[in-house]
Amino acid sequence: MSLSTQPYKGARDFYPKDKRVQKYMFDVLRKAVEKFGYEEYDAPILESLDLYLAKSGEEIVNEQTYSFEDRGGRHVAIRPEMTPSVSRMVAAKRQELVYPLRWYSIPNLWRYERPQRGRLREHWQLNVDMFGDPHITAEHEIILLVDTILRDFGAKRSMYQIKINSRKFTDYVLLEYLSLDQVQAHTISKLIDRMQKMDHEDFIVQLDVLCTPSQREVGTVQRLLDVLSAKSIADLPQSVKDHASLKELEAIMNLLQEQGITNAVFDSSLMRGFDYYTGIVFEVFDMHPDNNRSMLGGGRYDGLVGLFGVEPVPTVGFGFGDVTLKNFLEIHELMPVLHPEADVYVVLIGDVYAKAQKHLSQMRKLGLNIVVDTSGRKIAAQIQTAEKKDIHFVMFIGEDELSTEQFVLKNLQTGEDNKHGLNRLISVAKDYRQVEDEGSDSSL
RNA sequence: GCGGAUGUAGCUCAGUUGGUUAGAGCGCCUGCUUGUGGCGCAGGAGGCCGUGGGUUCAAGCCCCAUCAUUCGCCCCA
Repeated sequence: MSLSTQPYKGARDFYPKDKRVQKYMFDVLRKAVEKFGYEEYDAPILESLDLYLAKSGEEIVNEQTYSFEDRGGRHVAIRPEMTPSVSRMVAAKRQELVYPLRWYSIPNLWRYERPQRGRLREHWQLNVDMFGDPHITAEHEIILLVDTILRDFGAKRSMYQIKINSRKFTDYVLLEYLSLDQVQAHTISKLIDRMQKMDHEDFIVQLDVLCTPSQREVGTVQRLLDVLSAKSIADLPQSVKDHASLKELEAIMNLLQEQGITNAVFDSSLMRGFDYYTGIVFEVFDMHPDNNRSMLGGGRYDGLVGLFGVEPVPTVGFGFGDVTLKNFLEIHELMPVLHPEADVYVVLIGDVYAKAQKHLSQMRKLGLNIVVDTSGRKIAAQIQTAEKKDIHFVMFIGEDELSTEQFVLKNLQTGEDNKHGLNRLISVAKDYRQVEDEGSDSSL
């Protein structure tokens, strides 16, 4: 049996073409979050398994985490998410950090599960968190940042929708307004999470099953449906409309609205999987009919840093996976044509490799990225190679050029040939790169 | 963890009720064309038909298993 050339299940190889896409995406992400002053951090890919057990009972630890015992008998996990790590880091330096912290990272994460569209075993995820701001200014900034990121990728607001809800409001509705017990509330919140994907009648039946006879008598299911069906805060039943959590939501929505973010909507059925959220939660949905799914999500989690035995630090954050981002860009045709790093492909004519070195060094010294064809193949083949590599210019160096100090620079897109002295040639090639950069920026 | 679909050339895929040396398009290499690409023409390389068993005189095709890919479910970062 021969060795397989396939990568491990659910993991990806990044050939240069793929890596270029990743570099582009990460570059846009970094620039966007840095516009808001966020600082990049990192943490180890291995963590103590205990770190994830703190949120005990969740499936992620039991079944979806890669874990093993090291040679010293320690229980180790490959990080399935970044939030515990960053909470740990903040807790460790709780006293000396200057708040609010604005931190981001693009970690490599692993989860053990069956791969499917938009979900692999290995992925990268932009993680952005603000620590230390208990006010809605934090939620507002984070959601504004999410909007900025998508806009920077060239997305129009019609392409995505930002759904916003509040855990405080959900808890109030389930526990107080409907008087459900803790277990019922938890089960029903999971059911609500699946509501959009389910048949509506089926949803109602399952809700009904979860209610006690006395709850049925007071119309609990219908009262919940009335809340869930509200299209806006104003649309909510009168009896829940005045809850304090809604004032926060309203304030955030208004701020976003004023900035033209009209695709942010209140959605009381938005739950999110993790139990650690304590306030506002939000999720961004792709509106493309063929990719109608959640792209990213986040919210407020004020309790996690406190798990490390220090004063809690209020936190708002979100995660945005590279696989879902790539799907979004591709389906909306937002992925730009990406060129390789090289500016010029150098075709050597005759035995001039040694004599050309001086010129090649000068080109590199002045900031040009050049590829030298050392194959000795005929010129046509060398030009074809440059074209296949999508390099913009070809330069010819032969005996004639070396003696006259005049070099032909060929633009492969236009087919145009021009003779230049070396320094002139270098600046022409560099100018093109700058024009191209500006061009791609303005199209975003 | 559960269910469906699919594995044939580098890629996308044909391959009849089981029947000689398994095909196409694109890509790749060479030549036509010795210092200039994209088009054209001519030629060429490249396949244990995912893997292992089984049925049969005979298997790419039928049966079983297994691995992989993929879509969905569960769950969701």
